[in-house]
Amino acid sequence: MEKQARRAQVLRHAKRIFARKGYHRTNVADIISRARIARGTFYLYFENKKDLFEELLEQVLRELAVRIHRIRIGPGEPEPADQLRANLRRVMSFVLSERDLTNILLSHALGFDPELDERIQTFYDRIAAQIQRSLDLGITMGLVRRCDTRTAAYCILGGVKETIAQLSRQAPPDIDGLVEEILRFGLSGVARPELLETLRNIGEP
Amino acid sequence: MEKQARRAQVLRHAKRIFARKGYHRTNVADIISRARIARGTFYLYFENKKDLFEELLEQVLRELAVRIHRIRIGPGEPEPADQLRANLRRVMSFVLSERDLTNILLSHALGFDPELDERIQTFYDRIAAQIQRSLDLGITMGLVRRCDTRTAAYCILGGVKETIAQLSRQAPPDIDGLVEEILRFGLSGVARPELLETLRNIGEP
Amino acid sequence: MEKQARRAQVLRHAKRIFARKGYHRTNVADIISRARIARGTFYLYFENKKDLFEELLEQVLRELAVRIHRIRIGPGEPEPADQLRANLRRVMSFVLSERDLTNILLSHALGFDPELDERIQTFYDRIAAQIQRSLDLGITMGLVRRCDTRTAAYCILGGVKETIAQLSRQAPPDIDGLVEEILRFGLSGVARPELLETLRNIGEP
Amino acid sequence: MEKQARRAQVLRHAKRIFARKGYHRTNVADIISRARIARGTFYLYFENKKDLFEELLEQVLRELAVRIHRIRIGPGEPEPADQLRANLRRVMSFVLSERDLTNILLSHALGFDPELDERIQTFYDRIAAQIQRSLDLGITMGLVRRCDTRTAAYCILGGVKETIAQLSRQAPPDIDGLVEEILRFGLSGVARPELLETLRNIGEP
DNA sequence: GATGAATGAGTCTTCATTCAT
DNA sequence: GATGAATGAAGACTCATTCAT
Repeated sequence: MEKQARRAQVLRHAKRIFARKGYHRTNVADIISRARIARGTFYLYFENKKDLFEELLEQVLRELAVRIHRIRIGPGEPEPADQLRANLRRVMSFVLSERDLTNILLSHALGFDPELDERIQTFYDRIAAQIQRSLDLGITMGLVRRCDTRTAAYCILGGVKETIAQLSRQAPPDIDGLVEEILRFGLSGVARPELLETLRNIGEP
Repeated sequence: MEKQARRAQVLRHAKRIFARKGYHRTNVADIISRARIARGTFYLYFENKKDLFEELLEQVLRELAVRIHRIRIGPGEPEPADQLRANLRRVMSFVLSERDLTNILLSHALGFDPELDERIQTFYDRIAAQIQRSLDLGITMGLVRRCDTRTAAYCILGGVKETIAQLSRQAPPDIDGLVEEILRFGLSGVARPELLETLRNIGEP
Repeated sequence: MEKQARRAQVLRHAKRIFARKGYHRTNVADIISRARIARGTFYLYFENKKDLFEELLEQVLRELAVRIHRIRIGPGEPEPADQLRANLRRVMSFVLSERDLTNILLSHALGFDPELDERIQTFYDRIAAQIQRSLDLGITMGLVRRCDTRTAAYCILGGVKETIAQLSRQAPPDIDGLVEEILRFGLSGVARPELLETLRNIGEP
Repeated sequence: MEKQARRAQVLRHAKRIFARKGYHRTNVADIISRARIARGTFYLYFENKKDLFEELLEQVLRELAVRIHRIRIGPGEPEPADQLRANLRRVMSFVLSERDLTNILLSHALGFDPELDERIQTFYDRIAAQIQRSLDLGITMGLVRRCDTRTAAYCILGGVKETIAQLSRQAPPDIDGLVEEILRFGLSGVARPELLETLRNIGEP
């Protein structure tokens, strides 16, 4: 498994450089000098520069997707709000542990290849759709106020993305507190006003 | 001023191409062939390719900044919520009228030059700060519930950005309705629960 | 027409280098240094290295094709043998005046691109077919002995090609004499006419 | 001798690939994957890629040379024409049995290395010289008409080469018939014997 | 002997920018 | 001012060959 290790090594270095300089300002020369391999070795492990970049991108998308669980309703399932909280925590802690990957996704992924743009857009759209479905479900269950859930979904997604962007820029604060703050912001926003009295206590002792 | 007209003409063409293909995939050749000027002429009007791109970027940032007014409290001033609504409307209608510029800002601006990244980040930070100040003010005035206004500000900013991104992708829907939806989402989120009863009527007859 | 002149200049230099070193051992660097142009200038005039090479090749094939006239029978037309002689003379003098081109065709054209190989093969096949048609006509007219005209055609073509190859290698001799020699060989072979009666039966029962 | 067998195996595979794709478009990777040996192993058996190619080339030249016997005059020797016929038959049947080698010689050998070009040229020159000597002898013996034997030799060589090239491209026809056809062409040309009297004066004062 | 991962020199090609006309 | 031919630095990628295991 030496070979895989070497490959992972190159990926690790490339990740860091791509995160700092973006795709276009990163040369293959940069990567190989950091990874201390020869030019040809690079092409032994990766089809080309774009291929490597895409692999990193796929990696973030995959890892993020894994951490976002569908909200489940039913006996034995945690409270929806708790499921949301868990989702956010998983995402946030991943972001913190993989700032470079996050940075690549947020700052350098968009706009350099139509196909890849599509790929990313689809990823976000899927998440937005998932949020929207949860909201629709919440309305049915009487937990969420009536609203344009599509717009609300994008507002929530956007809010999370922006907070994450901040997170990847600055020293990592108290994740749990941050998550609570976002949750409260989001929930109070979409919850049915009549239920606000009840929901207000979510996440508080 | 013939010269200024010519220059504007080039800017207009470049804007469209940059919006579609991004900075790196757009050649000077693309621009000059669209603008029907000679290669050399391009450099009479613009320092270089990057310069032109930055000018477009400055343009969006400027236009957006102009449309975002500081919330003012005082006798004779409109309700804060109405001021928010007006801000959002101005921004949204600008986005709709200048989708290419918006697209450049949202999809192609980040990550190709550290200096420019800084410039854009500062722009967003300034807006976030402005939102945060408004929230802090709202708290003081008893309109906004106590919360981490910094995080809330980024959530609001993110939500608006994401909605705008959607807007620039799809056929323009009912802007006013969209604005109300965002407003309600945001206000219900940050407003003091005790005031929700009152705020709920915002934007409704 | 300055531009065409420059282009022709590059073609001229490239022709010489390709003739001496072949396609693969010739670098773009070789060509541009000989032609005293910058790297980029090369690509201003030619799609790429292969493109330039193919253009030279097309040029030889075209020039040769133009010099090989179809044998015409009819009142007012020269004797067939004279038409053959004229064809050979035109081809031979072209070869002499364009030794580099000839060399490219004979030594470097084959086997570096399937498509091009096809192109060249087709060219030769067309000439062989033309010769064969003339032979068939000659048989009909009682000028040519009965034989496998297809094989005879390839023998004639091969003989001419080989002589040309010699021509392009060595100091140019008396072209007219050479042409006569080839003609006589093609028409009557090497055997002493007096002995043909005997030899004619060779290999036949 | 296991080693020799292995080596021959590689040669066999390489021969086929070189014949199809030529020297430059054939990678060492192609060869080793076909021969199912490791990269390093290749270099145990051959100095380098060129070396292997040259070995194949030497092989054809050697095999061909072996099959071309000098024409011998004397009591107990077969008729010169029969000796010619035997030569042609040996060469032709070798060509048929080793089409790949023939193809390498005819299509891919020339023009990729000056030294090798020289080698091949010398080979052909030697054959041409041999033919020429035979012709000169034939003249002395009164079998061959007076002519420029050098040119005639190249015509004969060329005719044979071209026929062989056809042979290696197409389905193998009746070899013996082909040989007779070539022989007859060489000996008596294409003109009807009855007309030779007239034609003999062609081009002469 | 055999292996195949590693090497890096060698090439082509692109494209923003310049400058003589 | 306008032009567009010319420039050349920069960068991606290939592939024959080596060498440690």
